[in-house]
Amino acid sequence: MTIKTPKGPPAVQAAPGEPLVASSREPGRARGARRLTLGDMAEALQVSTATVSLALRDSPLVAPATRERIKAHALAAGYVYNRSAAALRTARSNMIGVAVHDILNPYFAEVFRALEDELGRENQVVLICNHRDDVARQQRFIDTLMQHRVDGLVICASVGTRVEDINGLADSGIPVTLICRDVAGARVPVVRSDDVAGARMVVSHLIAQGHRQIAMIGGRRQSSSGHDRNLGWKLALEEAGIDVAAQLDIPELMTTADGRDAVAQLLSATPRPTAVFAFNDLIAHGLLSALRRAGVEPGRDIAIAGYDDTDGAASRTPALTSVWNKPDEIGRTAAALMLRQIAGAPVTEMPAPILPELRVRESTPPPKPGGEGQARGA
Amino acid sequence: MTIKTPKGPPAVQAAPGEPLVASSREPGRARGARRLTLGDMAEALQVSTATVSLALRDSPLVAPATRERIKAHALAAGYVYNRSAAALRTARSNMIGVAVHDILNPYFAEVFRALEDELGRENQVVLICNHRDDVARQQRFIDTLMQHRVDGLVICASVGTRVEDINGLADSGIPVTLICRDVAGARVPVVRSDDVAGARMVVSHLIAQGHRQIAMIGGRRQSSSGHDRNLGWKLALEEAGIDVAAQLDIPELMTTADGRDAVAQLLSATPRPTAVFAFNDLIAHGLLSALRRAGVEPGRDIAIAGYDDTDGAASRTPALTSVWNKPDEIGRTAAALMLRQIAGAPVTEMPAPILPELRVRESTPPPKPGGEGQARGA
DNA sequence: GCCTCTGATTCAATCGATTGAAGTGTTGCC
DNA sequence: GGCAACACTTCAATCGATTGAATCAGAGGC
Repeated sequence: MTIKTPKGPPAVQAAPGEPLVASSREPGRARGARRLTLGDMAEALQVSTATVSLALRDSPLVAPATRERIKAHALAAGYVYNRSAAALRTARSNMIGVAVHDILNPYFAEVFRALEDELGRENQVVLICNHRDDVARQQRFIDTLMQHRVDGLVICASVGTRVEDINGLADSGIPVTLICRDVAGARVPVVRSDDVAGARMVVSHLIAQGHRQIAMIGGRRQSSSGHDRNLGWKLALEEAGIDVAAQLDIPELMTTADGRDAVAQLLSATPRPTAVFAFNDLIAHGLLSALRRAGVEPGRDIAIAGYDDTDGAASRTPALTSVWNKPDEIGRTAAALMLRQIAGAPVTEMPAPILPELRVRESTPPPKPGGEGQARGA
Repeated sequence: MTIKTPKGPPAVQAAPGEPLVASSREPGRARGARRLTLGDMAEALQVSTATVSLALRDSPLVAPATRERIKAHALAAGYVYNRSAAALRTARSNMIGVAVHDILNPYFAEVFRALEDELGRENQVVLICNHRDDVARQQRFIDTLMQHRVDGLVICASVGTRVEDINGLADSGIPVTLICRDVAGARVPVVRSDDVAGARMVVSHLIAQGHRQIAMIGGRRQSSSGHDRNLGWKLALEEAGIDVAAQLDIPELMTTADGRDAVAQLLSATPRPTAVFAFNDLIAHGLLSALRRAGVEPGRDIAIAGYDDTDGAASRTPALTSVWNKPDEIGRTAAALMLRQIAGAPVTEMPAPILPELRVRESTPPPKPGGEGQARGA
């Protein structure tokens, strides 16, 4: 069993949940040869463990000749550095935990790649978790990471994450950086793009094309990205004097399958929208295929815009208009913030939201002359 | 700097690459309050650290009343178990490393999810690495994991991985399981599906539909999956008495973009293939969109089959015929094998390859009567 | 009264690397 | 010759949890 987390405070407490290990005679080293230690090498080379330790880390304290001798020996003997031991002593694990809701989403894969590249450069290993927007799963993962004494946490917070939990983590001394989604009131840096602006760009583009019935499909409105893109959509509509309440607005959807399933609802709406702003590209892809199957040709009979500009967007038929929100920049920035915090510099100023870019392609033509939905004014 | 790995043997040696830590007065605990230890709690409760340790792990050696008292205190005080310390003592880290070439591929995401679910149940944390088919990247990752003393490695070996490296790892005592791709001569279990059979199924289906010009597009022929699917394609053709040498065969491609780019070559081939067997769904998706753009309607003018049956396959237009190779089963099986090895049971018998399933959909109709490529016999 | 047994608890060594302080030996300078 | 400075090297304590062996209290048997 695992000690249950208490009701209130940051639930980072935890106890080892495993059953007692089937005891082996000598502690550790269950199977396979005993591993070489610093001490073994010190003995073999007739120096102290201190010297070996320092030499392997290129300390200027050891004479170059000694250092080379030691390194050569380590290499030849197949020495493998033991980070558990080092971590115990230094209280640095060189591990960073990353929690997102869906690594299957190419957008996160992109963020993750950038993070990994930057952090890998500093010898940090990255642990990923797919929390699937489940707070309990997310918490379990964070608990485990805390037990492993990770050096920092990068979190795209699950819907429903309490701000006290995030702040509690930060207060306990571990560097935390939020990405993609904000958690209102959190006292940690947040790296995200400006979703309001991005949504506004794309919806304004649809309006400029002449559309007046513009549906928004998808997005968890409890998450900051869902909320903000929805807000941007509303702002753009209002700005153009279009009645927001008269627009189709379907929340909560997230995946390609969801997009597919939403088509029935979309086509039966009256007045039928002439344009759709999808929360993300996955949903847009789902819409594209299901619409075509329903005999409504996207990019001709109806305009569809996505968000994220993931890999497949440009190559679809029709090529998908989307908003590129610079996942690599988010990953790189988050990594840099992380490293700075780990180095001991508290990050106080919040990084500015990254401004996304609209990429107009074929999927968002002007409304079909004489199409439905035209009749109705604002 | 990092000690360079030697020419020959398994390059798992390594030394700490980081610069010396900017020394803080008290070792460890850079920032934030000192964390509670077993000792602290022992003192507070007037018991020994041994009792606390045993109590938290539900040992029958401690009296139930004592155990509850200790657990309650741990919870209230916010104790966080230190796995570095435990790992040092027990030589068990409760971490498993997973290396694949592309987590972006939904197929691997599926495998990974299954792995994570199964291993998470045993309190194992999963570390992933995207080696991008780069042997050096893969090796760097493995080195780091060895330093962290992971309990096991699950590897989809990068193209170019040497069998000695894999066997060297295994010999050094760490449980290793290969997935998806075989490495000839490796003395470790391999969990994979039967790619020869899968390819054969789908190509035989195309032949049964009446096709005689069946191209194969994509797959790294140096990897076992690329090699085997290519072999299955050839076998099916030979079986039907079709001249393999007369078929278009484009190796090395892997991504959607690659598929898109291959269309020019595909359409200019003479005789032009009436059917295509794509190495994976990503390539098939690329083909689908680029073909339609070129005015050749897939599922009518040309038959396209994919492989992996990933999420998007069924929902494309036309719905993609594909081979489902059971990623979740691969993940679950690999996890089980891993746990068995970790528990000390050496796995000697090789698991049987998993038999994939053909899923026929709209994208593979019979050849168009009177179409090109018909003229030419075997 | 003495001994054994059992159940609960504690002792103390251990895992392997790190690092402040202390200890060498050599060189250089006055 | 004396002494400081310097360049290396070593000593030894330490990080925090685990666990085989030892201890201890109380019950029970003869």
